[in-house]
Amino acid sequence: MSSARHDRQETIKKATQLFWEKGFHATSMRNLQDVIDLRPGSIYASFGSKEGLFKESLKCYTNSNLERLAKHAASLPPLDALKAFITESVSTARGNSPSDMCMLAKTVAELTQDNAEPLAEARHLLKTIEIAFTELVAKAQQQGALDNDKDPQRIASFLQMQLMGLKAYSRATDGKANIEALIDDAFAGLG
Amino acid sequence: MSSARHDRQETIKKATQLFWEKGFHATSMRNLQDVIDLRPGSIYASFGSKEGLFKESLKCYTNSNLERLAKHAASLPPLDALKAFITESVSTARGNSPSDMCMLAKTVAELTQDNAEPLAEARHLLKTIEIAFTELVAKAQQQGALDNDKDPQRIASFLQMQLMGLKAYSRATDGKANIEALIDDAFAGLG
DNA sequence: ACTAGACCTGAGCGATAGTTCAAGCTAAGA
DNA sequence: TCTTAGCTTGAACTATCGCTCAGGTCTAGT
Repeated sequence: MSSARHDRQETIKKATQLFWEKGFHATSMRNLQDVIDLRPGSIYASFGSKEGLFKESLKCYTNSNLERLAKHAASLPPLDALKAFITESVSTARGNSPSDMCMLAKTVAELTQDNAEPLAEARHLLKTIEIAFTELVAKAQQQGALDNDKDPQRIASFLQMQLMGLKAYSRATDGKANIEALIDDAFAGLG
Repeated sequence: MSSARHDRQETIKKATQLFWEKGFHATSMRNLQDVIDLRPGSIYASFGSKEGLFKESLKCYTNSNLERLAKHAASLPPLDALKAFITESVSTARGNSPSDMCMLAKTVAELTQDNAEPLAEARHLLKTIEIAFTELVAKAQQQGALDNDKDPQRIASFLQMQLMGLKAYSRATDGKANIEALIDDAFAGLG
């Protein structure tokens, strides 16, 4: 078993690039067939539906983000790791990513209850990332790098909100804005 | 001339509700025909294309936002007007709007160069709103309610970014988050 | 080398997308 | 009252949508 002639993870990665760029509705199965070089029968055997493949793409996107965050956290103090992650997500990725937007935020913005499953999945994955933020914030507080009297969960949700705003603003201004200054302003409130 | 049997503004308003809720791609011309009660021929005679009607909807959405902002600015000090506008946009509107998202941010997130015209229009209209923010910030500085040494343009873009982030986060958490606390945190940095 | 079974292909399904247009209808001017 | 210009209608066009399935292809086990 599992004698698939294609690499499932590689397939999902390619699909992720396309979904991330064009969004769920604007990406057609024909587009996907071309990019992942697989005919409809194979795709439906592996993933069940367009929604199924899309949900796998959301997970793939989230995992690679969590890995990036963990990488920074391994070599930097928690607060610096967070800022490095956010800077990388917003500023460095400009033009080198399929979209300036966060794929999860883009999905939550695009989908309605007509696609309840991927919408719920995207919301859940955003929460996953926020929990990772919370852990780093709590660690920063333990190390005295951050005020101890604020709820780490509240700070993490604030950071998540900033990240969504920064990426959306970045996309809205299409490179014409000083994003680095905005990131500094966003972190200024934390002390 | 202009003996149209339908009220153009009323038509655009209805289309705006639908586009705002479902986004550009997920809204079909059939959906629009039902909601605005007009057959395809009339719609195409009036607006040229789906993109044309969508662009009018974006303008309609923007105008009603600018009017709301002006209303607050008429009865409140500039800084309070800004906070009242943002609170109303994010918090009060929850569940009473077609979508928790900002329609312009949603559009910028969804569209690519495949729909260059409405994408450019949405970006331009966001800039329009930001300019209105800038004017209020400058007024607040003149009245001494805000630090004078910061660039009002920079503060306005920060506010725009916050607003996009707050709405996106609001939609992502679907009412489970304490948005009011986040709004307070967002304004805390301004002093 | 042969068989068995999982994998993959691609033509094509019904549905629906955005759009067009010939014909009907309606209201204002003479 | 009749004309006329323009608004409205809705059937229908082509293209494409997500998806299915019968049949061919490949690989692993014997």
